[in-house]
Amino acid sequence: MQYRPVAINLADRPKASQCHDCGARHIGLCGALSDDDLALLTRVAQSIAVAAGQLLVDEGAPAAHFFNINRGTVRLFKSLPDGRRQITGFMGVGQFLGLKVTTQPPAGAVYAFGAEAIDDVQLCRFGRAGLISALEDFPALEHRLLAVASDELVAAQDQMLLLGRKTARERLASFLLAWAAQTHHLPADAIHAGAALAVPMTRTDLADYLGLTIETVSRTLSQLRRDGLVAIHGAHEIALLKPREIAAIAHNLAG
Amino acid sequence: MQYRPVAINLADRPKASQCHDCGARHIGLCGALSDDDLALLTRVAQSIAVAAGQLLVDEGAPAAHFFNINRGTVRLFKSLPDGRRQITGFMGVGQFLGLKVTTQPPAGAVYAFGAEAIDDVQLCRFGRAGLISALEDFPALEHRLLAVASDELVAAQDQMLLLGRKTARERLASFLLAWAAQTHHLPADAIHAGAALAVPMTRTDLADYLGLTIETVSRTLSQLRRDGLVAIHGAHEIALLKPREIAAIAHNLAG
DNA sequence: CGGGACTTTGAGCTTTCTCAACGATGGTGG
DNA sequence: CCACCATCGTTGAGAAAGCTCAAAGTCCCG
Repeated sequence: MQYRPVAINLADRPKASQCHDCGARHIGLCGALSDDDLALLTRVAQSIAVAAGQLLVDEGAPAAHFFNINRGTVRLFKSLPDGRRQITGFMGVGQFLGLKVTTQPPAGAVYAFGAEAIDDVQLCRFGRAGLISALEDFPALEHRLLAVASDELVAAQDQMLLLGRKTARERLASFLLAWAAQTHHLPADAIHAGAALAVPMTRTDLADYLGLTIETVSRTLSQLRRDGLVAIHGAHEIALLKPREIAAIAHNLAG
Repeated sequence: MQYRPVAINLADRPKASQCHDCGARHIGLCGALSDDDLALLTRVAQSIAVAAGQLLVDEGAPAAHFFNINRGTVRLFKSLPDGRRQITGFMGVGQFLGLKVTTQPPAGAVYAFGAEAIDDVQLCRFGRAGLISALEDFPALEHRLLAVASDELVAAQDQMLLLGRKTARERLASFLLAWAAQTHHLPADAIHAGAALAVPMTRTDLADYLGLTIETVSRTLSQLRRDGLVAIHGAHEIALLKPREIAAIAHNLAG
């Protein structure tokens, strides 16, 4: 059974026409827009619920939409024909989704990744053509999109370093810090000790994200626990007891 | 000694004010601009020569410029304090460089990567502030930049799949195809059999790009040669004898 | 022609993977 | 309400891909 952290309260589902209620109103892409601009954008937006485990974006399908996540967590991935899978990122509240497309001469833009809901997800869906034409009227939106793309590129470089050159222990340490920072909307060096970290993804997800096997993820987490660096409460909650030491492992520092 | 594929002819160095002469005039970013627009852009551009092996961009330094490569090949990389290095990409003629920056509250934008010239490189350098303000006047340029960023994101996902989930043999096959496609400005399925491929980078570069050691790169290339898939002439020229079979290995296909 | 840097090949080792069994957890139906 | 069952996670033992250490070979370039 998929992990479901909270029951969805149907009464407070954000509607695209009610952006001011939305948990993502002031972060990410929407945070860059004025109320007036946002009101115009809602013309091309729909609010959509996606249940845990459901496919949201199919790799290779025509890219018809952009998405903005308002609740829950999404995994992005690429697959090989024999079933090997690489998760390329986890997207949370406020994050924008859909830039990674390839333009193929006959078919037009197709998604270069798959996306699935890890837990129950609520998101805004924008028609691709509509949003792109809206860029003409909102240069601030395009600036913001470029900034989003730039941030994702930086994160992608970091992940390449992790996948190409880090040990299993370093990978887990890097992930825990980065995930805590992303979850709490904080810089990685501002994580405070002992705070509980929700980890909605399964061990299989972690393995496919970190380029390891599920067994190595499990063993390495157990080792971090034995070393007193983390506390593990069930499979989906981890407390970072010593963030500085975890950071030292992640970034290969002396301390 | 660094590899130097051709002597630089000093007489035909492109100047920013002579874009029409430039080898990159009709590809990449500049290809998206009219002659008139380009003429305006040259205000913020300088033509720069960088010798093989020279550092072009220092990771963590303030991001003062964007670059566009007119000749030669550049490696982008990230490093760990103990010397481990991950090359995140190789940039060739016509490619644009400098989007991958992190904005740090006190310092402003800093480069999130290092860059070095692999062979002798000729490039256009744009003042960052100047180019960004130019975006106001040239929305087409910003569209193009977003498209460049999107393409790089797609390539980054592919590389994560390679680093996280592919075998050494699959990594080399993937690299050879992708490099041939990039070099010849062709789609990967249009590589023709037997064509010589210039590989200016060293085995160490390949290892640091593919998440392997230099020995594994060498052994795996030798194996591809023994299997009749490639021909190796010296260290820096490889002919793809059977591109289809190489593609089958790279993408884990049945054929 | 000599020497340094780069590449190739070999042998043994280590990290991580694979295969297997056991344990925990949470939802479901009796 | 509790026992069952499926799924997920943990731990162990052996195997393997790729790494490390070492030595010989090659290629430039002076």
